[in-house]
Amino acid sequence: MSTVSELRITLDGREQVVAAGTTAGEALGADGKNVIAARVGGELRDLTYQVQDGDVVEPVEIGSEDGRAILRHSTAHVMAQAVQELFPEAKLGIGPPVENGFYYDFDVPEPFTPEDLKRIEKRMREIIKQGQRFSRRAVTDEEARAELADEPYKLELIDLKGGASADDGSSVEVGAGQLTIYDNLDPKTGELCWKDLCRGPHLPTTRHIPAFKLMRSGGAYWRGSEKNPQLQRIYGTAWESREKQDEYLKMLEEAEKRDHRKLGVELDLFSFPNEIGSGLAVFHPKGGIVRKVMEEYSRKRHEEAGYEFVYTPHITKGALYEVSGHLGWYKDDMFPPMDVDGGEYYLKPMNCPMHNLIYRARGRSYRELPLRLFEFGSVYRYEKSGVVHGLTRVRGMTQDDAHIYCTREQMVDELKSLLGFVLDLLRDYGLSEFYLELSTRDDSDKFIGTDADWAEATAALQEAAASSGLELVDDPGGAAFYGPKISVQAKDAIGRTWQLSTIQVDFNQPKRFELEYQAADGSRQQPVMIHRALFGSIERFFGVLLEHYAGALPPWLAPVQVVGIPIGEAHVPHLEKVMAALRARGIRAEVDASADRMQKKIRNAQKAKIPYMLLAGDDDVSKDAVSFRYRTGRQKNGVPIDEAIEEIVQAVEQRVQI
RNA sequence: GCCGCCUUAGCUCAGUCGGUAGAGCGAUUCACUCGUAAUGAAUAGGUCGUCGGUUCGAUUCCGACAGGCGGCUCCA
Repeated sequence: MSTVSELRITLDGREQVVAAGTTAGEALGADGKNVIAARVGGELRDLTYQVQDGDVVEPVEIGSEDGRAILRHSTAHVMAQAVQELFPEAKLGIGPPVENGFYYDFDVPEPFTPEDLKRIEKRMREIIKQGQRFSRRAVTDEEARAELADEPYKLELIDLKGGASADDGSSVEVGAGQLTIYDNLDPKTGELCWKDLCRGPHLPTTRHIPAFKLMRSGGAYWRGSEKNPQLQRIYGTAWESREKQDEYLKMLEEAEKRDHRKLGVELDLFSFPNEIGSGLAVFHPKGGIVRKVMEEYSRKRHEEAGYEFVYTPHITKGALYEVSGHLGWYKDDMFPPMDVDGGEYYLKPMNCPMHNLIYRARGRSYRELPLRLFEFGSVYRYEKSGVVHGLTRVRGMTQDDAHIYCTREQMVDELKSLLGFVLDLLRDYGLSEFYLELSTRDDSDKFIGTDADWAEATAALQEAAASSGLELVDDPGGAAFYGPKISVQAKDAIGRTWQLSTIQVDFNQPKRFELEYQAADGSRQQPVMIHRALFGSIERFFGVLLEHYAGALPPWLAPVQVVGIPIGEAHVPHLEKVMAALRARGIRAEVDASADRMQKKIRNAQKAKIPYMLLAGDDDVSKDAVSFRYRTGRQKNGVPIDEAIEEIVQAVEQRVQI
């Protein structure tokens, strides 16, 4: 015990003297409701932590990022306690906080059912109401092993603790140094209700969990490896207030409404016929128009940016992928080969090898570089059945793929202008918030190429990224084995991020294909190869745009841009005339001459999310006008026909959202 | 690929404790001709995902397969 009776600590940047034995909570005057933990010298601590001389103590509020993580972690504990009370045979895995919530893994003989989740949730509410205290206790490795003898996974973690990493979440259970166990104590009797190996910190008591909800359960491999046994994971969410939780649940609801798979059916855009096969989409006429417009605009921009268009087949002899190396490292993701005349043909999973053959078709001069080969190339990948997902993970897709061959000297400028081009084009499709991810090598030996090559390419990508002015997130070890890459992450209208474009430097294929060009000095040099896909895949980008716009595509992309709605049958010819004039200006416009009543036609057009409804009745016909109803519900009546046409044409040409 | 759940009319979903099925929307037809989100009526539409097993009898129970959904792993 310390003999010092007074301690000096720093609170809110000011030095203070407190009595020995003062807890962080007392020093902060924390009520445990808003301030739920302390940051002491940068480390998160429980409020019951006794401050030491010289400590710098800061409050951690429940609504802060750290505070929410603590709240969620504590909620995960409550869930685990409830599970073990209801399912005594359940063995504990790990239970870390994650984005928007938490999970806990359990080894149980039977997977959890939705009814089980309800029971667990009910028990959790009881535990929370009881207000059990989270109490920290330091233990030695041996003590921990003895106490947790019935928890095989925890024992494994204790053995691993030196190597615990944030990657698999195990660091939440065991920190790098001293092991600790958190006891959940009955507030009245002090009796031990439950305990868990845990680094902490935690809320003061279970009563300090303001709002939580169990979301779903599913299988999950122990420590993230498919070689390990599968545990049952329960996901939950927890928030600092009921309001925040409702907000979050509402966002999820909104995301569900925007689900492109749902919108694809509702708007008759595309489908995945069982007869064709999993992950293989067909585009219906309405979806086909959207895709055509997307592609046409992209083509135009690529043409302006100096790309040359190439076309390559969908299948090839296996030998090509021997040369490229795909059969070595990508085979598992390829459709199995078909036997033709005793040889093996493969569906192509990537376009690059074929583009390389185009490059190699004749000698190349430095004067031709950068050579930019572009193709809407259809590729087929054998995705594992469990990952196929709408248009965002498919087995057949079309990449807006290009391969750029340039000299080393040209690399930096090429990457810079390329990134600018990519972002510019994405903005034209209505996305405006981006950040970049730079994936580089680590010391793993899977990466090929010399250190100098990597350094040069990484530096070039970094420079290009910096010139964009966007936030750059490092992703060490995330590179492909053949070179570093930048990926463009776009935020959509409800704040979700999607990985879209990738720009990748490749050291592998120029070597394997022995690509060269003749330099000014007559020597033969190897070009640098840059892979880039801008949409990623057209299918996925289509899906992302659909969700971003919640199906209400901007006029230039909308399958039907204008629908004419007559008040009565007599007004059809008037509207036909207007629609014909619009079509003459390239607008996709049609009259709804069906037998439905006008109100019903508006409803239909509204549900189809058509940007412009042009109504006409006697008033409009007599004035040679039309009346607008926009899909927002706004209206503008008696607009002269020429003016109406001009407004619509302008919006389409400028690619604005209305 | 692994774990769990699901598959009934074009869509969304009821239903049958084993005796071959219903609604709403949509479609078609008829009547109505209407000023900003659903006019009314009638009709058609299903070998209940596929294949096998149990059974007198299977859409219902069991199994395999296919497809979908939620997770894990992986990725555009």
